[in-house]
Amino acid sequence: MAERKLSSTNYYNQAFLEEKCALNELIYLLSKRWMTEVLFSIEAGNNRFTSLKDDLEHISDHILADRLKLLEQQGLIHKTHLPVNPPRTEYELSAKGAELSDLLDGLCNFAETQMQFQQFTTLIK
Amino acid sequence: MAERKLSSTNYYNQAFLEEKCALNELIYLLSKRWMTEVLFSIEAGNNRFTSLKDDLEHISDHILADRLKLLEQQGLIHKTHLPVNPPRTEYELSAKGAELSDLLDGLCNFAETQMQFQQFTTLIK
DNA sequence: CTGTATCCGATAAGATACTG
DNA sequence: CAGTATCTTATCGGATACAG
Repeated sequence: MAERKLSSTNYYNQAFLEEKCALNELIYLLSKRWMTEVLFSIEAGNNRFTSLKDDLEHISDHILADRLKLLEQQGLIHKTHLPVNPPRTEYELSAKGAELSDLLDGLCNFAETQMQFQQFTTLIK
Repeated sequence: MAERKLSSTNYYNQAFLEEKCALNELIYLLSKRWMTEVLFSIEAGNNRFTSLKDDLEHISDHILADRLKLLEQQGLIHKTHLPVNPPRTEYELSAKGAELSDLLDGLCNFAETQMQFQQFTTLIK
């Protein structure tokens, strides 16, 4: 995906916030579209690229590959390549990923019970 | 701030995800830059527009006003206008806001102890 | 099957100027 | 003091084509 431009207030402020508190880095990661859904889908047992893609319905190859890469880089999932033909790759949650998933469940419960958003859902039939 | 274009896969997918789980709406809200810092700064006792602006250092008027409006719309903070001259507005966390803040503390602790990011901080002197 | 490369539209953040 | 209006630029998500 696109590189970041190192000279810009935009970049500088992001760096400033991430320096200030790692929470900002974590939220930045999780806020990437489909990220939490990918995490939950792996937790639910979808351990292949294609099964994830089917489970998530509207995600593109490009984005799914990117999200898997980011999750792996952060040690939230483990990736196993099996040297067979056709190629086969399996994904699973790490202990760290499972811990994060639990924290997100808490947040999810808060969101479901305490918030009344409905900003973007009016379009869905 | 900018309006959303109702016809686009981009919009549709966001709506799809928010429909699927309110967590996606919450994270979308929290991921707006400075959002969590504004919340924490109000919690820390900065209850005026200017004191928030000073505390957060690099935030612009535009963005601070927008974040305060969003937090108020979601019932996470309360806003009080005092009809004096010069105008005086005070902000405080709601019970819901305090609850969210606690959940974020848990996430923050996870981020500080379990993650090793350091993606964007190399520029900061 | 599991991805990668390139291009483009949509959105968010920030700069600047201004106001009751 | 506490914002609002307008414009610009950076970044992200998605479409399409392609590859080992």
